[in-house]
Amino acid sequence: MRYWLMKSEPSDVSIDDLAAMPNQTVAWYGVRNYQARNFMRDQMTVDDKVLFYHSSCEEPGIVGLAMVSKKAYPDETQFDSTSKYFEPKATRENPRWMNVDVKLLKKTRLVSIKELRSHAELANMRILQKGNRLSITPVDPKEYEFILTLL
DNA sequence: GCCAACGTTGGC
DNA sequence: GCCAACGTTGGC
Repeated sequence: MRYWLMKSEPSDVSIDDLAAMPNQTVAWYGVRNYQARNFMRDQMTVDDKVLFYHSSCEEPGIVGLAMVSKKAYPDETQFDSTSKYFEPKATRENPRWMNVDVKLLKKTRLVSIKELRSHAELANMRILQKGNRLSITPVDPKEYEFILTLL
């Protein structure tokens, strides 16, 4: 089992939006970065644990625990010409973008990026490194366990 | 709104 | 295949 941090802009899908979804599950659509796609396609398996992170907002940080509930399959938005995620080069036979399904396990208190930075145990987290922009990053099991103790 | 960092695009 | 230009991300 692996551990991940997945960023979502709360103006798009917030932790409360996720909590309100049927089965508290969302398709992680809209990833248009190859590295992040490859993590989903090649490495994520059902039951992987996910730190749900709010980005590009007033209080960025971890706001919940979730899990991968369905392995990667073609991202439907790439076929939708009215979507901002439309990908003209993608076909049903040869899809370019994939997504997994993510299911909420537990809404948590906000553990802000500032708080994350304050812990030496988390100093190597990808999310805290300068210039990090990847929306999906692997999390070390030890880091994940440590974060659980903060909640 | 700024801007550093980084990914993508496309001409050559 | 190089690399300059451009676009995006995301914390501040």
